[in-house]
Amino acid sequence: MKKVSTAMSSTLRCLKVLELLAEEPFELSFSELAARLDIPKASAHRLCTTLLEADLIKQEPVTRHYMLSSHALWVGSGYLRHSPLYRAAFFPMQELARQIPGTVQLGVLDQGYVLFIHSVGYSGAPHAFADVGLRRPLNATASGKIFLAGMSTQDVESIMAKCTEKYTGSTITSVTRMKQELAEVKKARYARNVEELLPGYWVLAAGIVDPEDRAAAVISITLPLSDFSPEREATVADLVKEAARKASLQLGPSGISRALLQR
Amino acid sequence: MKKVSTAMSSTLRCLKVLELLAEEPFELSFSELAARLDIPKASAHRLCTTLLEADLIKQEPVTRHYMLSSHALWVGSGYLRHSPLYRAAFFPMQELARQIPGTVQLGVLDQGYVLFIHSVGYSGAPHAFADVGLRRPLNATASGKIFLAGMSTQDVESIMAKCTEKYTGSTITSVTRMKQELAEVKKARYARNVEELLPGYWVLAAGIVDPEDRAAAVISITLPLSDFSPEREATVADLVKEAARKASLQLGPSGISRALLQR
DNA sequence: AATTTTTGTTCCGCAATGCGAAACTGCAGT
DNA sequence: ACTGCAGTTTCGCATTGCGGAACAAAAATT
Repeated sequence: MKKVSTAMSSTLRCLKVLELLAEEPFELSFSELAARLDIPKASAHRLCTTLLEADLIKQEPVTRHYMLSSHALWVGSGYLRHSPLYRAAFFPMQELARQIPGTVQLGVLDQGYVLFIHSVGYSGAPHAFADVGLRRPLNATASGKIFLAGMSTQDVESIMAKCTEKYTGSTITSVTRMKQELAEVKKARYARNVEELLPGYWVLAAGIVDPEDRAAAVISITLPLSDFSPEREATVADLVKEAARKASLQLGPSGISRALLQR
Repeated sequence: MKKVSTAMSSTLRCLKVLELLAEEPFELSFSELAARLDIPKASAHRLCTTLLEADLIKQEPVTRHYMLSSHALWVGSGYLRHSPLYRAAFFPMQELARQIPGTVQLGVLDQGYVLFIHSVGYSGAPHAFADVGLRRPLNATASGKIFLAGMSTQDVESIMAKCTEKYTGSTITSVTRMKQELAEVKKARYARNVEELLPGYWVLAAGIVDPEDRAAAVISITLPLSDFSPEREATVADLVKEAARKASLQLGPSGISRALLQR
């Protein structure tokens, strides 16, 4: 084995702790943490001390459990402050939410998931909980389908291979079924999701795209099922597409391709 | 010199890069970055490679400028997923936004600033832009005054010493003036901010507190100045205090003190 | 109260790992 | 072609992080 990367392995290991804490639904004790990462306790202790000193994690004083700190949120949210996508979509999203009362969300692709980075408009829906930073699987979201529609066949297949969980009865888990769906998405230039992730809601999504229809981000709107009908879908679809188109223009063609090149 | 901390210095230096990128309003070139941190270019390069490998930063492909990645947002937002404060305040905030249409925000204390971690309700106001993760000075926000009101005199003094910038004509920069203000805040159990940060808006805030009135977080509501009058203030103040009280109860007394102990 | 078990912290010698000066590459603009 | 400037790679040195093991403190069990 030869040196393959110039990255600092000790630091990478430390960042693994952050990832773990972000992924786990709740706080972790020191021992759990060391066990989960399969790291000697002495080393894990050093990693935690380091992150504590950087103020990225804190520990619950009585259980001594570790969790992410509010400062970590601040650091991560720096992404929003820099994101041209966020800026470009901001006003179109608000306009959409005014036209159609519902939950309007902005999603980007992060490690094989849709990551929602912004949300406007309120519906007492449970999915609105912790909406910024929420990650959802590609196969079970309208936004995800937009991203899948822009991918190569082998990418779609490899991703779908990992999407086996059925969130509701209508979650798409079959590759062939998904390919049909994606063909429709490409034709209609928007994606639909009716109770495939959350019962009682339907969602339409449209991509913020470059001229080749590859999506850098997605604008979606979630509505209660009681509000669903074919005519309603047509209306909403047009408005969602319009919002996405405005965001695309705002970003500019160069903006989009740069965003895409970053992957 | 003796070993003073057990933290990993190389990693801390790497995390400084993240801090810098979070703080700077825009993307940074590699040289700027190295210069800003006063680090040899070879080392800075290693740090960036490491963060790239961890997917916490990305580089703009044509300018090669570095910026935070969307994955960094995901990691940081893990704080929200774990935060009992966020959970406890979620529904009271929505209720408040329904009662009074305006921007309802949830703030915590982060390194001498108010950090807004959640926001509901729309007003086309500029402060709503990138509201999650936004940091504001303590002296110029209603939320900040709530935190200041729970601090010792010397803490207030040392913080005020750094608060010299005047955002508007009425920004409080004098320590004595602030002490008067804080006395009122303690008495009224809510804080007011009329055009001290943003012209055209007024804000009321109430703390999510423990029995000793020390705030673990703050709920605030921002309204257009056209909506201001003494009677209106009384109405809004009661509702903001009520929302904060509900959140306090939801969190539970133990929850609050634990949150406080974490500092 | 005495015990075992579990969990968190510190020590310490070894060598792996990160360090930074300097050399090198590639790209713009004379 | 030449000069700068921005970014990347090399390389020998010693600093720094490593982890087994011993230690301390707190729960859980007897």
